[in-house]
Amino acid sequence: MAVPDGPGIRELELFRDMTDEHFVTLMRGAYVQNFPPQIELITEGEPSDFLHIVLSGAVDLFAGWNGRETSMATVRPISTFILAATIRDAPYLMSARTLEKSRIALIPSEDVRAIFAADSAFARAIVAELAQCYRSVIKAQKDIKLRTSLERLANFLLRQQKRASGGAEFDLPFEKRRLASVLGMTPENLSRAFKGLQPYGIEVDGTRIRIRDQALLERFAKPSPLIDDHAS
Amino acid sequence: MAVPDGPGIRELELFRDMTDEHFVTLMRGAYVQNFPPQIELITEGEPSDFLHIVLSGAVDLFAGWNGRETSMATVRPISTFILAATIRDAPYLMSARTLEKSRIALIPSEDVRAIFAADSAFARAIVAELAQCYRSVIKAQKDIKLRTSLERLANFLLRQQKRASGGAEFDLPFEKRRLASVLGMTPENLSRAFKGLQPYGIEVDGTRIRIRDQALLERFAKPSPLIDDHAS
DNA sequence: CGCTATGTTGATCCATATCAATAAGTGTGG
DNA sequence: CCACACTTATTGATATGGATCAACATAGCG
Repeated sequence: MAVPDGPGIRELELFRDMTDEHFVTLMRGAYVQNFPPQIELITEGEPSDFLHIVLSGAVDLFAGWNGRETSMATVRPISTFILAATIRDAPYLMSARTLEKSRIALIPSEDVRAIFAADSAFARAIVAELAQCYRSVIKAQKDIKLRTSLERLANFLLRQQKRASGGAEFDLPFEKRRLASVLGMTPENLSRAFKGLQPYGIEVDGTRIRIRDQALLERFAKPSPLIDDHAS
Repeated sequence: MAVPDGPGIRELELFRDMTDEHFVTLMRGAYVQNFPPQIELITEGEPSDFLHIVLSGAVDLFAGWNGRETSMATVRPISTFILAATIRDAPYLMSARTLEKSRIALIPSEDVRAIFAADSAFARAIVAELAQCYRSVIKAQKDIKLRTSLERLANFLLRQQKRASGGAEFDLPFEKRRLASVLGMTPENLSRAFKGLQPYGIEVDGTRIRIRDQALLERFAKPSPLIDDHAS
């Protein structure tokens, strides 16, 4: 049916190897929607009705407790989120909101679970994806338990630099306010952390970052593939 | 071959639904070993040669960076660990050491991956297990980002109480030293945190905990199923 | 029994949060 | 196109949670 992004989705590792028949079945119940920024797509605690796929834009996964709130991750195209809740048919552990205007595909969780049971290529792809997600969270956990906020920021900048093609200058991918939350600190503290990295050659102008001395920063940040590598 | 615990393992959700033939193949390459306490079983960064299953005893998963170290989780019988690394054929993100005398089954990762590709029931079981693990880490991440150390301890005590059949008195499952690390604090701080919970009716005598006023503690701890429930 | 590891307590230090004020953008409607 | 409102970022002052250092107590363990 009318899922114009069907082809794009089909290329995702998650759907690449499943049978055409199953893919079509999945897409039949799916729909694609455009959302403005700052729309809450799902709320933690609710039952997982749809597997979500970010086709364009960006989505913030966050969680709250007792009046506090924290950013857990940012989902960028093209990837899925809340796969684990969908598979287990369990309530969402995180809420999600659009950061920018975003195009999101929604696939009924029930369909995902049905095809998952019937299509072993799909099941295997889900395993790969889940294992990947799991390892990402473990890395995040290590980051927060083993590093100070200054070290987290330094390593974040190195990761971001790599993602932005590796040059000495690049832009932050989102507001500092959110970056602070992602890194587990307050906005005020982030401001100070940026100043704290000046001695290591960091220059900040708005969202523009410049790394004056790569080696110096790396000597301070001590990035580790077991925490900072995004692949694997 | 000589895997006396084969039957016990067979009952694990992970292996229950796979074919006999595949199970036998898996067990052929597997072996079971007894370890004394404090033995490092695996080291983070190393390639994942074996899927590990704790048959008895207890295993601490921990991670280090730049001279620091933190406990990530405790594995108790009967469950597996480092499944994600095995599946992805990627290096371990955590190290593991026995906490007590432990009986561990080791299954060559290569075999796991081979059977995983051939047996779709096994693949599906792995998905369920991984999704579960993923959700556990997310909960741990929320716990640490959204709560103070006092709140984390209070909620830990409530969880532990439930696991220990729910009475007003129960024992800590491991040393305070490691509890501190699990909760992301220092041993000194944990001592003070226990005293900080006295006004909420907590009494401590060695590893023995007593909750004098359940409602009072819960009012302070504000446990949430989205952070503290172990199942789902 | 001592010996060693673990736990407690106190004093102090440091990192980070909080509160408050200001500045700098950003978007909106007149 | 500017003025206003509103959000975000910065800066300073202060408070607090938690770490560190040091001393001592205690409990297992050989």
